[in-house]
Amino acid sequence: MSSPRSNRSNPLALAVLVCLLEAPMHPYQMAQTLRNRAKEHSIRLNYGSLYGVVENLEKRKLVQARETLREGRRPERTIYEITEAGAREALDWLSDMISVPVKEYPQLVAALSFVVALPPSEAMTALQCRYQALQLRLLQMAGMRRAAAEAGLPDVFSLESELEQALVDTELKYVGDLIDRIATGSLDGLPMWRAFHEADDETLKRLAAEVAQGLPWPGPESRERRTPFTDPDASSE
Amino acid sequence: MSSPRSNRSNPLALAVLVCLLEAPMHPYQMAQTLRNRAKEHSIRLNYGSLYGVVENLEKRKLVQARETLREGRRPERTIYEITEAGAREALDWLSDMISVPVKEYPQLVAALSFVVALPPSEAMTALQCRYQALQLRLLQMAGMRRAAAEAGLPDVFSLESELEQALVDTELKYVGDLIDRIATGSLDGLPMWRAFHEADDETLKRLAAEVAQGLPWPGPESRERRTPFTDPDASSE
DNA sequence: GCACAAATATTCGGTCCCGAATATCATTGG
DNA sequence: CCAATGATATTCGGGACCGAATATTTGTGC
Repeated sequence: MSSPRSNRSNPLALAVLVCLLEAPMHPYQMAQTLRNRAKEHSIRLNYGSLYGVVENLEKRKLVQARETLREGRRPERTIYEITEAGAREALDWLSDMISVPVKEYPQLVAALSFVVALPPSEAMTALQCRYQALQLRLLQMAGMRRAAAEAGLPDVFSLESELEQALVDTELKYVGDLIDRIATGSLDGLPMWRAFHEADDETLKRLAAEVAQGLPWPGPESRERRTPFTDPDASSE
Repeated sequence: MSSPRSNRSNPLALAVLVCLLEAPMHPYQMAQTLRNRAKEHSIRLNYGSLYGVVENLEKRKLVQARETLREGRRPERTIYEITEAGAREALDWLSDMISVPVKEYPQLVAALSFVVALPPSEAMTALQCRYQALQLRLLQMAGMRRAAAEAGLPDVFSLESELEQALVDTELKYVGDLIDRIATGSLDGLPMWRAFHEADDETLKRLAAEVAQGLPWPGPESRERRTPFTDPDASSE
C-alpha cells in the first residue's frame, strides 16, 4: 500500500539521495561523482544497479525527474532532483545507520566458524596467505590516506577510511596471533583438531564431530532446548 | 554449460557442505545443527533460502539425494549426502575464503562516508547512541564467550566469536575516539563541517560541496583523469 | 478428544540486483 | 573521412533471496 518497493536495504539508494542533496543530476553523473570521491571504496557501486535504484526512489516519491535532455546527441539523460520527503528520508536513514549497529557477517568470521573442517596444516597455509594479503592492503590504504592528507583533504571527509583501516588492522593482528597460537601449540583444542584429521579411522572422525555437536553451546538466552533430533534410524552402511 | 547456477557467492552453501561432510541429513536438520552450534551468528541463515541452496548444490553435483523418507507421519524428508566433488569443493572454498580477503562494506563505513551531510550535532547524537549499543553488544558477546568456555568448549571451536569481538571492540573504540574528537574540536575540518550547516545561505552550502568535490582525491593508481563532466549547459534557473 | 498453540519441514511469489549487452558520442590516426 | 577504440549512458534478462504462507505433527489444557 504505502511504500511500493524496497525499504532501506540498499545503501546505494542512500548514496543517490546524498548526491541529489547537493545538486540535481542524472544517474551516470551520480556514479561519476561517487567515483571521484572514492566512495566506491565504502559503497558497493554497480552501474547496472543505479538505474533500478533511482526508479525505485522515484516510485517512493523521494526523488523526481526534473527534465529530460535530449540535445540530439547523447541518449536521453534524465536529470533527477530530490524531494522534500527525500531530503528528510536521507537524513533520517543516515542517522539510523549510525545510531543502530546491525549484525554483519564478514567472510573471515564465517570461514573461521568452519575452520576445524580443514586440516590444521592447510588452515595454517591459508592463514599465512591472508596475512600477507592483508599487510599489502594496509600499505595501500596507508598510501591513499597519506596522499589524501597531502592533497589537503580534511580528515572529516575521510573518516570512513580511518575506520576501514582500523578494522583491517584488527583483522591482521588477529590472524597473526592465530598463526602464532597454532605454531606454538598454545591454541586450546589444537590436539583435538589434529586428531580429527590424523585419524585414518572414519569412526573416530564421526565421534569427534559428535563431541563438538554434543557440547552444550549456550545461546544468549543461556538455556536452549537440547534438540531431540528425532529417530535413530541412522541406517547401517 | 558446466555449472548451471551460482558460484561461491552464498556462504550458506558452504555451511551446507560442511554439515554434510559430517553426516547425511535433510535440510531442516542442517538448520538445526547450525543453530545448535550457534553458527547463525556467523552465517546469514534463512530457512527459506536453505532449500534453494541445496537444490543448487544438487544441480552442480556437489550433493545428492540419498533417500526420501515418508514414514506416513511428517512431510517427505529428503536426506542428502555429499559427493566426492562436493567434499573437494568444500575444502577448496573454505581454504580460499581464508586465503583471499575480499572487499567488504560495513554499514558504519558507508554511513561515515556521508556523515558530513548530517549536521554535526545530529551526527554526535547518533554516534553516542551507537556507542552505547556497541557497549551492550560487547557485554553480551563476552557473556556468551564466558559461558562457552565454562561449558568446556575448546577455543578452536569459537575462533569466529573471538574475531567478531575484536572487530566490534575496534569499532567501539573508533566511535569513542570520534566522539571525543568532535567534542574537543580536535577533528580536522570540523569548522568547515559546521559552516556547511550553520549557513542559512544556500550558495555557501553549494560552494562548500564543490570544494569537497573539487579536491583532488587520488585513487590508488595515483593519477586519475579529472573527469571533464561534459558541457557547461548547466542551464539557468 | 478437541480446540489451540507451537514445533516441524517445505513451498512459493515477488523483488532486487548483477553483469553483460546495447547504443551513442568523442577521439585518434592512417 | 571513416574505421577503430574508448568513454558515456542506459537497458534488460534472469537467477538468487527473503519472508510469508502452507501443511503436518506434536503437545497442552480442559
